Amino acid sequence: MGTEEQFLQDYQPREYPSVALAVDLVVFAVAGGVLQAALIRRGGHPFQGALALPGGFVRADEDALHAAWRELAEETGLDLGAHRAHVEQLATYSDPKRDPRMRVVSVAHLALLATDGKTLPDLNPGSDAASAQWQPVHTVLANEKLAFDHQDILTDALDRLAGKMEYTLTAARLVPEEFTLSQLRHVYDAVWGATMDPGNFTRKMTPVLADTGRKEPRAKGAPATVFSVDKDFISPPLTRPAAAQRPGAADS
Amino acid sequence: MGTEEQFLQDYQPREYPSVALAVDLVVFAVAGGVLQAALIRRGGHPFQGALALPGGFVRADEDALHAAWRELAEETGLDLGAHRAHVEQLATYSDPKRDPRMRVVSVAHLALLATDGKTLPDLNPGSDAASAQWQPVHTVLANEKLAFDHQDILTDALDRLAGKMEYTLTAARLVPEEFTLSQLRHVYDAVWGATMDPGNFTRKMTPVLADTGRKEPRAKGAPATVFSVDKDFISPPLTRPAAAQRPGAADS
DNA sequence: CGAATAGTGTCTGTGAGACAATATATG
DNA sequence: CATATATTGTCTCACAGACACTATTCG
Repeated sequence: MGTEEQFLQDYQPREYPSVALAVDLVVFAVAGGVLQAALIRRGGHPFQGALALPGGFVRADEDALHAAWRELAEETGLDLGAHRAHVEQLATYSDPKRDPRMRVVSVAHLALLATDGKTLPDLNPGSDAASAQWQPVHTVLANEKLAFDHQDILTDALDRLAGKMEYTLTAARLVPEEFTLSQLRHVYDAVWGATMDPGNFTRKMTPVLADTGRKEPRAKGAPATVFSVDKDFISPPLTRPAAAQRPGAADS
Repeated sequence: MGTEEQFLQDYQPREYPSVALAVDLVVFAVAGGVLQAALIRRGGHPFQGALALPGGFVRADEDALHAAWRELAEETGLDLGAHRAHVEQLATYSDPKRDPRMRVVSVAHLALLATDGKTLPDLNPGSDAASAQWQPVHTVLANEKLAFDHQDILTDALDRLAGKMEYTLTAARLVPEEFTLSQLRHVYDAVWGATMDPGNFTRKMTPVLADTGRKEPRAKGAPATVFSVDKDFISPPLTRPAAAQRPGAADS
């Protein structure tokens, strides 16, 4: 383990290997059948004008997860009292050259925002962003170059979300606390870029959901039953359609 | 109290707090049908005499993964030329109080060491460890209190390994480059604490393995075919027997 | 009624799990 | 031959996937 003891032996205090610790946020939400991410347009150098993930530094008295929640509110202007959100750690990016200005190690987080599938909450750019907007994830990944290593982070976040949706009810975090099966199904469609069969989806999901007894009227068609999450794990897992099969899968 | 703490605070730049960045290593290997971890016995305070994970600080010019490889050699004395190993990032632990003396943020890594299932490579304790030894993971988790938050890290590492073995050939990283189906099966047995049916295991694994054409004689019984890894993913996944079902599953 | 959506029924192929059977080695 | 191990065969049950069908609502 040799954390500080070893350090005190081997290093002079002025050579203390310290870094700036940041968090970067991948905030996902679904609207219009498309997976969207909250991205900012950089106002300053480097990468001026490029899209980037919101983020900021971790304070001395908080851990990374706390910093992620704080920055989620500060950098995107999201009212977390009004929107259900879930935040989890993704991975840590520590290439010494990832920020050309100085060494910044970033603990990336995945944030999932509950929406009704139609409206997205307004974003208010934080201090150093020129603007903050929802962007369609698949389109951005295909067409834009993001600042720093944010392209990698966004890709990893999407992989993680898509993978986790196979064997957990993570998709329910992108939907209100109580939801219909169509709403949930549209999340799978948006993230996996596939179209699930409504009938089979119902049969697969019913055992892990709790029926609230209520029905929700639809614009057209029969009213849908309103469910909430019952079990956390889907076992055996849902399999991704071949069309949206597992990507290259980075290993280490 | 802490002279180091005082010093660190004086040194912190105004703009952003800086932290000491470390790596901790969970090194797994299988021997005697049991999953083992390379743990050190702490020589100094705090947690003197307790078991802990090997680890160390990340240097200014390297990323966390590189530091993990370096510390794997330095802190455990493992000869990586002689042993096939795989290292991947696990998660980052950033509780400001996780080290009572000062702030150390640690990027934990999972390292898998290939063995023949019988012998474990020798460990040579690094600078500040009293000793370094292989310890049976399940026993340690059940009976010992580890230093710092290393109990959490070890638990997370085991969860990660056990989970990944369901849908990838990660188990093959704990076995020589070429191996028999029994060897691989014993890895599953050791990690999952279950007993796989040899026949069904063979049928499930064969499609993702490459037959080398060679056979390996056994002490008793028929010689076993020697395989190497062909595909990385097992689809549909292998399901863990109910006896070794998925644990409590931390969420965020 | 026609259109759209929710949910159920039906059939088929794949494959997991239990376990028997066969083959090949050692002593 | 007795025993141990590898590997294949067999049977059954669960279930995914395709898709038809019924039910319920709106205009």
